[in-house]
Amino acid sequence: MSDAPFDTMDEAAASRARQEADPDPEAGGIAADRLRSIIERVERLEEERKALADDIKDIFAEAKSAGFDVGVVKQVIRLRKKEPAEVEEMETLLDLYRRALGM
Amino acid sequence: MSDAPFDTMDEAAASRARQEADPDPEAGGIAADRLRSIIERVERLEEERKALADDIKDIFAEAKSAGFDVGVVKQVIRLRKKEPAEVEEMETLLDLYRRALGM
Amino acid sequence: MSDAPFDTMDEAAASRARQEADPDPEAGGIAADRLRSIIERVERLEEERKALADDIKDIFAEAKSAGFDVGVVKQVIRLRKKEPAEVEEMETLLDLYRRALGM
Amino acid sequence: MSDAPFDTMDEAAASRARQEADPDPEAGGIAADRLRSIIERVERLEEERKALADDIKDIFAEAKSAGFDVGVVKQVIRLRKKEPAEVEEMETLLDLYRRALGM
DNA sequence: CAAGAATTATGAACCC
DNA sequence: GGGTTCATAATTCTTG
Repeated sequence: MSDAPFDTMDEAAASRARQEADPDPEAGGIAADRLRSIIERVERLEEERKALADDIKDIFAEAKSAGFDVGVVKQVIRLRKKEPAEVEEMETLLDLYRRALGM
Repeated sequence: MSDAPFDTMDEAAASRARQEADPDPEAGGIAADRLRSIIERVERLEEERKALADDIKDIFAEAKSAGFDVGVVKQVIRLRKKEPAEVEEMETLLDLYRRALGM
Repeated sequence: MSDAPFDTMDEAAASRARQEADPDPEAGGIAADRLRSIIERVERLEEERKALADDIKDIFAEAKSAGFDVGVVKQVIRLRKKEPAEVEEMETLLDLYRRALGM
Repeated sequence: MSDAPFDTMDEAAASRARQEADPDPEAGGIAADRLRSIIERVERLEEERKALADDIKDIFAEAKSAGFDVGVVKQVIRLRKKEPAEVEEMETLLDLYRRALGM
């Protein structure tokens, strides 16, 4: 595959070449370009994810300064993710268990 | 935020709203509309976040089926987030400690 | 267990006896004594676990004040949990991927 | 916490430790014995921690086969860790928010 | 054995 | 700024 076989280079030179000039698309038997593509796409998406996380944080800060209890608001959001029937069922059981324990 | 949102509702509609959601935008002294806005915005952003997480998962699945070791790829990504000098420092220490332990 | 008649038992013991004889001794059809036993045993074990976690934290504090890099020490401990061959394999791959990316 | 962990070892034990793992107690300018002591103590405590975790897991398995909802039992345990007043307060707020949202 | 849930650990954020 | 709680990431374990 390579036009400049590494067996005529010493290791350091080969390494330099790979890094600086020709990132050998199959260096070490690896599909380097494929790997780079994968990593860069993940990094891009992670950045977007982080931006959204920051936005969410801002909203909770707003909630807090509006006087809401952020922990409880988060709990509400968690409940809304579940099926109402499931919530109902869990709350019934929770009541039952607490009663059994005298809580 | 309107203080009298029901002015334009007929009685039946108002009644339904009261029953199903919240008749009183200040029930229990709570700014219900404000709370709802906060929660819905967070939920919207969380959906987007989830979509991105799924995309990332897809990419790792692709990496795996291309023969890459996903754990190691993640490690590479983690390393790329750090300053090169910091990485260097950690690796030097790691070597030192392992040597001290005969590993 | 005890051969002593119920009137010399404390409440817990009486309760236990009640459960063994009658699987449905309490409100809501719940085996309250069984539940209580489960919860109390878990809580006891969790306390012990917490104590151990605190001890570990103390040791890392000691390591830090002795000049060790705690993050790297933890990494060493993680490595020691793995098979040497597995560690070797991962490090080889990591090198390979980093080289492919010019890191 | 002892600053001199070898105080409690006899000479033979200290000597054995040095021999098996690292012959040079100061390899690389590192207090190798100190490091080894730290790591081995942590590993010992982590083993105990794991044993307790397994015990807890067993109890939850028992709870499950006795017909309890393990998730709800865990929730009860979480509630019991909090101050009753705090639980009460949170539940009041939760009710309030849910009502405001018509949940 | 792969997918999903649950636990654990690390890193970030908040309060004191 | 240090310590503690909280969020995210990773590993582990269970289940289909």
